[in-house]
Amino acid sequence: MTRGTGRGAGSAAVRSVDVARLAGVSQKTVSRVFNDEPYVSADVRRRVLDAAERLGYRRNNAARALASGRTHSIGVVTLGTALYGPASLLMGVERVVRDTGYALRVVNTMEGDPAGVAGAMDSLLDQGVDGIVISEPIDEQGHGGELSLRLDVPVLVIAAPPSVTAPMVLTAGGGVDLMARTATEHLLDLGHLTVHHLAGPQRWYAARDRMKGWQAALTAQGRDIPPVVVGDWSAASGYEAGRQLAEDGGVTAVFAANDDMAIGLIRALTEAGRRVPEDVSVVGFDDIPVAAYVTPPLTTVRQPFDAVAQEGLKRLVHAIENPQAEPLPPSGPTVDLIVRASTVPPPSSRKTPARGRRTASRAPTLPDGGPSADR
Amino acid sequence: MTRGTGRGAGSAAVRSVDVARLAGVSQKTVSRVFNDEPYVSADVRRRVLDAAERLGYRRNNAARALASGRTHSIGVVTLGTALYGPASLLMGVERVVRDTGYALRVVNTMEGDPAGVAGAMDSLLDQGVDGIVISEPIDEQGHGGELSLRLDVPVLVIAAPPSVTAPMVLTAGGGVDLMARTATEHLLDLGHLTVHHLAGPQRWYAARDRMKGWQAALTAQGRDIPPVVVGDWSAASGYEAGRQLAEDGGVTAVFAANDDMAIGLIRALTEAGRRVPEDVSVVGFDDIPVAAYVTPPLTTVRQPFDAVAQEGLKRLVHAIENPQAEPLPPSGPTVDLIVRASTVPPPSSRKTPARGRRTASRAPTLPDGGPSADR
DNA sequence: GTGAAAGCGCTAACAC
DNA sequence: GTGTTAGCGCTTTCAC
Repeated sequence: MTRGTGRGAGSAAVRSVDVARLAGVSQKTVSRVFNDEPYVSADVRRRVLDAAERLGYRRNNAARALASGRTHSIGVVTLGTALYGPASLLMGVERVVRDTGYALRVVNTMEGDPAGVAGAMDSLLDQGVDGIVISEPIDEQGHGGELSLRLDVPVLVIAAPPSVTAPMVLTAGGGVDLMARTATEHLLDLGHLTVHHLAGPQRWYAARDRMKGWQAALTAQGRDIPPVVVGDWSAASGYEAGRQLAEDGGVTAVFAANDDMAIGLIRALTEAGRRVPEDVSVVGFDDIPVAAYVTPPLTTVRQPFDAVAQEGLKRLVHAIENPQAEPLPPSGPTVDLIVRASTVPPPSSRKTPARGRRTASRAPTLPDGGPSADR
Repeated sequence: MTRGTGRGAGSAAVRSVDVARLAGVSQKTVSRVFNDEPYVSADVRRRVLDAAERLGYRRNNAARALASGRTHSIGVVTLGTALYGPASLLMGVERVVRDTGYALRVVNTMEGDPAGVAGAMDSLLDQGVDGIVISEPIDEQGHGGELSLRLDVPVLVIAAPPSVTAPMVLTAGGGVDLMARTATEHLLDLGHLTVHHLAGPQRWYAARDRMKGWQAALTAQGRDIPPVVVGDWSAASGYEAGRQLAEDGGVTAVFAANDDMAIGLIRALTEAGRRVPEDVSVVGFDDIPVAAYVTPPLTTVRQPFDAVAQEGLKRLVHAIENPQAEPLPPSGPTVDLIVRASTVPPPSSRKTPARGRRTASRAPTLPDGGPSADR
């Protein structure tokens, strides 16, 4: 009836004793074979395997976990959303976890969920996991940082500050600010005097990191830092932002914190009569699948989700299996800027054939980032 | 060091006996309290809860599963992809599963994975789950249909034929063909003589269902069935298809099997000098978040992922907890066509200065479904 | 190399 | 209403 993990007496499930009996060995030997322990003769091993095969034996994980204290599973806490970034990262994690031989337990949090991350981790601990991956892109409301939950398994925090207390805390997926900086510099290198920023919701680490990188790029070159427009990752919010930015004739380049917003932004700009890229250059972030096919094809930054997941998990599993050992060192971030058609030099530098020269139709260049034309 | 599910002797983990001792009751009573069993006096219940709280007690799930034969978890087999459809469905499932009080175990399959769905289910069975959700949008290579794996837990198959053998097999998420049919009829109703179809990869059920719906709509009205162009869901493949279709002057309406392909298609059409929607109307499928913000805003069909997940899981949990009972009946599909600006009557019926007259390329009216209608 | 005994922490059945 | 007694199917420890 029900699957045979037991259920009282008279269960139909095949147990290791059954295999042992058929193979003519002790139950312990069966256990040895299935755990790849040494000291089992080749002959015995094959007899056991045959018997198991014939009986359709499969180990009972509950019993294993009970006896050993290890579940061979890893839990992941993630935000329940189909947004490209988080979803891609989760896929990466799932793929990799399976390769490591661990099972995956997923718990979603939801924006506005009162229990939130702490609740999710609690439920994971409840289920019993050997390690936890926190891929939670947003801050808890009202949290200063530290999660108060006391953990006793290693934790891998992806793309966020390591705000937990655990026997071992690893991080992965940093370097987002560097990517944002590169995107901004690309615009600056094209000759734009400054770059506007359409940011993501500030509760998201990713949004803040991207903003930081943008600022850093501008600051490093002594440029103006124009006011930030904040969106909510959606194309709709990008569209709204675009209507605002279109009114400011001084805007020649925008770095949007994700591709969806960039697409909405471009639409609003176009509707307002500001051509992209001729009048305004736009850079996105993520490189979503359609990015190359919208009009104009979007220049954007690709995030290395799989690489981050792979490296992080490798280090987490290492920590699980070698509790005493030094954690494996992280590797540096890589930046992957994809230049397409949505970015070109600013109108001013394209006026006359002499392309480096800026004729300054407006906003004469002031030596060191003086007040600019925009608002 | 390791979490205290017990690890031999000397474990630091709090056990139910410890709670019992502190509360001055028997261990079984603690068990009763935590299982919400009746016949525990309010007074005892509170004492137990207090003691548990003080000790930081948490039930050991491995022991529970071993003793009861139930893991209180549900497994889901899904294709490892960040594609909007599958990812959204998975999110829906996760959300709902958690609400039901079950834990979720996810196993991804990968296109081209030799083990495939059978392997995934096997691993789930190995882990021990009380029920399985198969949200696997594609056929196994070389499989006629039936998966040979013998299951002994109830199964919910989403958006696919019920090709497994299990004590109870439920399905959910049908009606995709109806949605496709509605999309096609929308185009026909606008006056197009026929509708071309940009299909998804034929290994996907969803692709075949959408094609069937398209055919049904055409057949029902006695229209020509033009040759199908097949893509791979990506905007890139839509672009390729668009180049092909652009050469055929007779094409006035295309139903694309998903929004990504529709976007690529529109781009190719536009580049080839065929305006959308003036020359060619395009309908997509999915209603991805950017659909309302591309140019032109895309008419599409929204899939009720959450509703499907919710209803399916409700029925699965019912089947798990009432093995003997009749399965809950499924409810009918709903169709949600979102009409935006990418579809208009064909050129022939707009000969005279109707509204489609293209005066300006910018600031087109956004009929309903424009930015504000997004959600 | 292999086996016997002793739990892991809980739930199930039944007694009181 | 509550306690007692047996396992669930493994891993662990230690003996041989």
